[in-house]
Amino acid sequence: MKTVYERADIVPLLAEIFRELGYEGTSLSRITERTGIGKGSLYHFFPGGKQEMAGAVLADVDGWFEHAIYQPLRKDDASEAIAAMWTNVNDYFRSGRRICLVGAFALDETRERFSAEIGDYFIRWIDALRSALMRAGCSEGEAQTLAEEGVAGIQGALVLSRALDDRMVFTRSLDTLAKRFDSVMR
Amino acid sequence: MKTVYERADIVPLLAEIFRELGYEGTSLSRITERTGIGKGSLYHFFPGGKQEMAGAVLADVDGWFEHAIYQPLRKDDASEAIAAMWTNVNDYFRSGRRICLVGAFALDETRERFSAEIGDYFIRWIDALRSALMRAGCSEGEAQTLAEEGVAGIQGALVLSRALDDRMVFTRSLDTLAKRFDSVMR
DNA sequence: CAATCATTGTACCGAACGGTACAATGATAA
DNA sequence: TTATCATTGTACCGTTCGGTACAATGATTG
Repeated sequence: MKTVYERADIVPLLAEIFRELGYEGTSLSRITERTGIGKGSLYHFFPGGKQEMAGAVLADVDGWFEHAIYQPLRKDDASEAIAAMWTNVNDYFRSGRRICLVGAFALDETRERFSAEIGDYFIRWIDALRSALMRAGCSEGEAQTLAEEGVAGIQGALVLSRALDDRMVFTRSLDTLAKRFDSVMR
Repeated sequence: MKTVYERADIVPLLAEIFRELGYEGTSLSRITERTGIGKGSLYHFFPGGKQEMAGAVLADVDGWFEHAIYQPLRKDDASEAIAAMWTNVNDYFRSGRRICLVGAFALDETRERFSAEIGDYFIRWIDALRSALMRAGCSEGEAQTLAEEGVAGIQGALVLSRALDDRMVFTRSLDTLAKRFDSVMR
């Protein structure tokens, strides 16, 4: 018996493993152990090895945020897009039980491998959020500060809620951030 | 020729390596390579191996924060202690070029090894900060929310400034947080 | 049917991993 | 000076690492 995969099916599985174990902590044997996918398949779809696997995961994550978060922030009604961001982010990160792979990669030397992708992800998030805030009436400076505060606040909430093993901390932090945004936008 | 170390001298060196490489990324060979300390010495001072080394580093970090941040927040003048916190944190994290080891450990499976230490570090930080805020006139609920926001904001600012490779982001984030604290405390 | 070819499982590689054993070293104190 | 003992350098252990080679598999196509 032989299970056949597609590259698109493997990437989300890899994503979850990289999220939990980090780049260095993720070994090929643990990938096989958790997914049942052997080295033959992995190196068939990702000839570049572990680095290409992580790169594919980052691209997949980036694509999701671009579609679900950044584009609405840039194009849709500002206050609706911002409100949708809070709920979508809370769902995506599973109320803090799931971490942000890009943020985690930024913290250790893994950053050196993917500095361009990591920088891009956050720059575009902040830019899109600032765009929405300005359309909602903020000045450019005010919007930039608030956008940075929002994105950093989300990342910090992930760290904190995981450290305290308390998902309420994450949801509560998002709520506090949302209220602050509301108060500035009106 | 033979160099002689003391345990207290080794811990800060280990701290810097764990910070940069993470727990899984830190190998004994890289410790030796960077510090010149051989396995003989390392296992003499830390018979428990890598786990004991990281544990000693966490205890050292915790001790520094307890002395330099938490105790002033609990005992000294509230607004002075909070003001000192911003500057001390900015110095300690070298304007964002240095990361928070405890926060980084919280993000991946390393958390499982040190969940007690990690939880303690953040709980005590938040409690001390809330104590100062209440002495400065905040209600308990307001103080708790603001304390969580402050600690999470610092962690998020570390992630963001490293991701963007921009130390100004860290300093600016701390400044924004400080202003928010000031506005609530008066 | 036969041929093709993407996909997979398995065996294997050298290097690096965390950890152990122990003799050489050298400062200290009797 | 000699004995002691904390400390260190080195050689070595079995295991796991990321990665490669390649034959077996099996669906697709002619």
